[in-house]
Amino acid sequence: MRIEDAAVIRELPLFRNVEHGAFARLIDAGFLQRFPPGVVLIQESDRADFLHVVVEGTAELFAGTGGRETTIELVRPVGLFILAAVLRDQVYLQSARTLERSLILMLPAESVRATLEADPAFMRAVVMELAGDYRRTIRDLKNLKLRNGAERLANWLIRAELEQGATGAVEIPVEKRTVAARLGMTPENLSRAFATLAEYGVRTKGARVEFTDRSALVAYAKPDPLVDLPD
Amino acid sequence: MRIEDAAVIRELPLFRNVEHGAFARLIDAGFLQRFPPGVVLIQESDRADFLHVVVEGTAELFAGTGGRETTIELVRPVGLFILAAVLRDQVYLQSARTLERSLILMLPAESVRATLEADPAFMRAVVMELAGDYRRTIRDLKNLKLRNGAERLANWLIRAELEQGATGAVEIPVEKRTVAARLGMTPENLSRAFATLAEYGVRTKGARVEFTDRSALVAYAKPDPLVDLPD
DNA sequence: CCTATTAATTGACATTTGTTAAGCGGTCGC
DNA sequence: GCGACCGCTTAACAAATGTCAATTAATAGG
Repeated sequence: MRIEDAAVIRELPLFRNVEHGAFARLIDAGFLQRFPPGVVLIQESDRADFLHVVVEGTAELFAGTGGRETTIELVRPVGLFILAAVLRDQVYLQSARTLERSLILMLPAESVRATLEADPAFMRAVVMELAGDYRRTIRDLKNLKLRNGAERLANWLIRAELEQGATGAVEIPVEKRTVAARLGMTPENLSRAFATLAEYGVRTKGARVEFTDRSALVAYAKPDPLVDLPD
Repeated sequence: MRIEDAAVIRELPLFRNVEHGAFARLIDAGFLQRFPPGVVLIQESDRADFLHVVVEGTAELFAGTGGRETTIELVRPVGLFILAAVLRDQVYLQSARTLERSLILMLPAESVRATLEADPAFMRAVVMELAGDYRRTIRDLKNLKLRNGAERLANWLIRAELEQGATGAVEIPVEKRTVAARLGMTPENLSRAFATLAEYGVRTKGARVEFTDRSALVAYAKPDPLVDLPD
């Protein structure tokens, strides 16, 4: 593994306070691997064998039942999936695929669990990480149950624009179909949602979205810190 | 606290392996209190001050934004809420109210966090509990995004019938409006969903629901272990 | 037992979302 | 440079869901 990759992983909240030797052993047991776009990294219903860390690129977590499929989450550097299944030694509830060329660190489930037992600092970090994952998912559930498609898109755009530096414009970093699935709608519906938001000053040219009237958009979206903000 | 209440709490996976003294201290710091129906126990956006354990009765976790409201979960004996907010010392993302006369144990957040630091067994149990909470929520999210109302109801009924002893009948233990909110629909829509399921042998008389053709119902519901079964 | 109140159901209608099909526009490989 | 492909958009229609109003059923109090 490159030294700079180890460094960024070391800085993750999950690993920051892990004892030096335990971290070294954990990393040593792992595999750092590059994947082309579209590779399925894990499959729902498979026994959880690795904790995955996205070092570069993007991973999409998705799931299906009864012939339908949806996107649960997009994981970017430096983020991980799926801790819960690894810790409980159970099957994955979600699949994951790369959306672009990606660098993924795979830590054997057994090593992760061993580190958990060996290092209280890691255990503490795991508790915080899991609690955060749970809360993010609850936010998502609220978003989905309490808003319609256009409202979800509006809030998603506001959040993305903020994360990209509040320049009044957003670059959508994935295919729109993926955004649609992430927001719980069809691509056709996403187009309609964009059309709806045009009334509130949202201008789209391809993957680039501009806000010409932020206050109107915010008034429509009614962002709520208990739904839209990270902890 | 009555001795039998302490005993059932002791048997919870979360507390089962906690060291004796630590458990005693934690329980001692708590309050066991009886509430009439309809009492709001916690309010979203409030700082998490207590871990709540439902000893008797039922608590409804709900949340709202933009004037709308929905039910996230129903907690029955012996279950707890909301561990994640307590551990992270953050605000609740959900409110909770009693649906009936209930006995609730309230453990001060500070004591819970202290026990976490004091007892590795508790920390381990917390990890498993949180991982389970996360997975349950992911299942819920999949259910919501991948199924329509009638399908969600069908699977909910199948699960409830199983939990009540697989007698071919289900007693719905809460108001139907609550079931509707739990399943992400309006009460009117729930009525329509029941009407749809009548085609598959679902007969309802008030709160009692009977299956006259289980295989037809299952064929319609297409239950999926990755969505519908507990871990 | 009766009445007042609330929940549940039903119907009509509006809105939202999904589906199907067509067309547009860009990209990639030949 | 051209054609095939793919993603996105648009339109028309269908299905699902929400809303409003009225009625019926269930429940609790007096």
